[in-house]
Amino acid sequence: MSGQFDHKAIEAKWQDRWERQRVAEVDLRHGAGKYYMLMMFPYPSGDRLHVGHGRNYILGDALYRYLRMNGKRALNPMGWDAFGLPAENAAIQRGIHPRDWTFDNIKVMKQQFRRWGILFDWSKEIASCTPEYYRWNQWLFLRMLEKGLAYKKKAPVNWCPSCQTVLANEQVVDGACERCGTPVVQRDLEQWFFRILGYADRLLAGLDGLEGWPEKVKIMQRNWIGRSEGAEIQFAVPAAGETVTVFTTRPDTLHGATFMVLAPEHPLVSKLIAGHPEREALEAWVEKTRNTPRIQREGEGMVKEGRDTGAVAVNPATGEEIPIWMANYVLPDYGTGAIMAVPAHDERDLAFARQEGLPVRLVYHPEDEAVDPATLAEPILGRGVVRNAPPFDGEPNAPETIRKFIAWIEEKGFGRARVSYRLRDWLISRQRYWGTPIPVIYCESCGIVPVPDDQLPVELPYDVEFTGREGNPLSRNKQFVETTCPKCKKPARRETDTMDTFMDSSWYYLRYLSPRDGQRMFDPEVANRWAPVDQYIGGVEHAILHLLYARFICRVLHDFGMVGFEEPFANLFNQGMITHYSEQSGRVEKMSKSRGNTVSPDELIEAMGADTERVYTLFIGPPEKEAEWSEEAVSGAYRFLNRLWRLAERLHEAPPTAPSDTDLERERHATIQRVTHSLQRFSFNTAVAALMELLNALSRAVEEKRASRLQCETTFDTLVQLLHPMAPHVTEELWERRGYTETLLETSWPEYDESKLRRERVSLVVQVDGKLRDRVEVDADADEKTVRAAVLDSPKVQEHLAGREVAKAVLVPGRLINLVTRRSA
RNA sequence: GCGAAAGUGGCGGAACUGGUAUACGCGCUAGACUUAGGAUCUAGUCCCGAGAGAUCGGGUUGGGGGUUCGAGUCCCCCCUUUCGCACCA
Repeated sequence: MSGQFDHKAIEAKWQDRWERQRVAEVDLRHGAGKYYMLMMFPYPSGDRLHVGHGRNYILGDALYRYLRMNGKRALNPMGWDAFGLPAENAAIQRGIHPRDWTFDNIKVMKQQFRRWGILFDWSKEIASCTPEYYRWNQWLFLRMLEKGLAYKKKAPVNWCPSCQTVLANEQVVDGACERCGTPVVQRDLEQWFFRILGYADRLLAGLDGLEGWPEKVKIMQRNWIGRSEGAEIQFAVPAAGETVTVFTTRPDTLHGATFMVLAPEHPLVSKLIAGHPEREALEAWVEKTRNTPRIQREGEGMVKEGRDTGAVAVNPATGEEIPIWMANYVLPDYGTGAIMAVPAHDERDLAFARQEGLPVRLVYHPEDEAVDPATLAEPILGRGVVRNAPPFDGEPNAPETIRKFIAWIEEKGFGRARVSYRLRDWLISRQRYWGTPIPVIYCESCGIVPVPDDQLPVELPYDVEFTGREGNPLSRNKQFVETTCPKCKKPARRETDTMDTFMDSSWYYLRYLSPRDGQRMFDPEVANRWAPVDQYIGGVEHAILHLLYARFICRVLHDFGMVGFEEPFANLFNQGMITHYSEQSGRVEKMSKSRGNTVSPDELIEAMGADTERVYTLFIGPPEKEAEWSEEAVSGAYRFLNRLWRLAERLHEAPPTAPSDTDLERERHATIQRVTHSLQRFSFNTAVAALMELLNALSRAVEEKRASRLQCETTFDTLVQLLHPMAPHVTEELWERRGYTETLLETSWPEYDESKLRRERVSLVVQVDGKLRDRVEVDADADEKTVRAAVLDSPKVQEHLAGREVAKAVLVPGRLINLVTRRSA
């Protein structure tokens, strides 16, 4: 065991000290100035792999320690996103109560964080499954209900007829129940929604100001919101005495609408097919299509299928009667659930028209080519000029024409301009036990009655039965369900739906700031001082749902006057996954138990220490990219730390005086600069590389006795300081052994001196016609004349200039000179 | 299909605003110390060619073209991979 440091003893010592002294604890009431707040809200899954290799926590901790050493007031809180489906599954499968399961897991995960040496401010710890937390979910829900931001409507859910329960999308595998294999059907249930659509434009506009967010995430959110401008147009259905409204982004193609297609869910469908001779067959088809799970219906490679309703509508532009069809490719909850089909100018409509033998009519005609609508193979998109649409004949296929058409449609009273979104309102109801109970009561005489604020929280009963069948366990708990109406005091029934856990994670960053406040959700004054969050570190998997919901709730709180900002997270960093080779598949994949390609952090920490794991995790590659774990490569980090440790014991070998310390001193300053810049750019891998280089240079200096002992010691101390965010345990130990009494975390980040970075003489690269030919030693600030003179003396340059003369010279001071030649006259 | 990112040694990767491509690490090779080592240390390691040798010449950042004194970096075309969305009218 020679030459290796005792990482276990050192880790135990410092982890204990950090915990005892509660070094991460922050007083939130304190002072003014710039604050930094980092964020984490992991789901305690009981599967260690959920903590994974802790790349995000290690990144966060390194950043936190760096900020602390820079004298920044930083808060690094930790809480638990504790509600969720896996806890309930564990209860069903293993008979453990979700609450016990969750708190057991939290204990294990806390232990893991300790082993990594991560400093969290545990005085701010929260868990979303506690009544102290979720009562504010309920409180906010009631405020949103008052403002009409929460509402109830029917919506389809995945229903397993055998288990008699609602399934989440993940529980539906190939259209069947994950547990019993029974085909899943769609069922309409009354569900609670948040009106996020009303905020769509603000959420969209806000993205432009989020400079600290990855472009990728912003694009994903923009696509998810999916705003499109167009028009809604009314088509009369004379036989039924009704009108059908369609939404289209291409109202300019109205003249080419040769049929209409309704979603099978469209409210008019049953009326339209009522008189049809094959009514029963049509109804069966509608039923079948509606029961296809949404994931499947919208899934890849879905074949278009449709039926003629037999009814007709009138195209308002042409006055022609066009058939009304219904088809699976029209979605019930986008636009109006009905479209005008323009096969000549829409790929999907053309495919359907060809399949069903429906007519095609062109609005836009390509100018230099004759097109026969009967044989048109591809829709005409973005080209051609209008023909056969009298008011606009000759107009080009361009946005300007669309605007003219909309104005015309409005003038004629056919319809009006409209914006449509891909985003749907946020469905927050879950028919499950392990979540925040939705605080409303159903009364036979008063209807839906909100639970009064003074009766909050509506607590989740502990005593429930988990069968995995017959719906929500909550609804079978009589004590919970049976209550009295707050208004009329008559017997009433509680809502048994619970809230989506994204509600919990939409405002937890504010609760960190008032974790024990029993009077209010959070303290607005503290919130406005500490929030928005300065740096959020998390995986891309939250790019749309969580991060969009949190932005929405932040705006709601803003509109309620509770916070002064609309964006909750100023800077967002997405770390990449850690992957590993899997024996099972023979490929490199994301680590997971089922793939059998996991590497246990505990084993590694046992063998080589937490600092090794941390340094390797940071060194493995750019943190935003995914990285493949390599057992072999870890030893590089281990060797590095051991070499550092041994160097401490050899520092005294450096001579008391040396001819010149400038080289080592320059390296020291250069490294401070490089590491500082690297950390600011989240480039931890290059920071570690720079520190390895400094260690190499220092080892050599000591070995060869090229620098004074004082300079070597100073350099060593700087190295240890700069390395502290990455390898906190060893560095604290080395620092203490160097005789310092204040801890590294209390020291201030080393500063570099610009003037110390400069060299007097530099080795200048000499190029002839852009090719490297030689190097010359010159004064750093030498002018072109001097350099040119020095360069022309070089035999190598002479050789390459043979028969040529210098036409021009380009000097980049301190770096290179390029001689451009031409043939001698 | 649409959108985005990325292609650099045997491998992970470095190169901030165009200026010595391959830093740092892994692996590999040789040697040292060892009873032994998968411990540690030293030297070497992009490719091709010449040379006993230090060295010298040529080539190289997915492919092709362009701008520039100079391109991994900027512009255009193509190829490949990964990710996101995917009948959103």
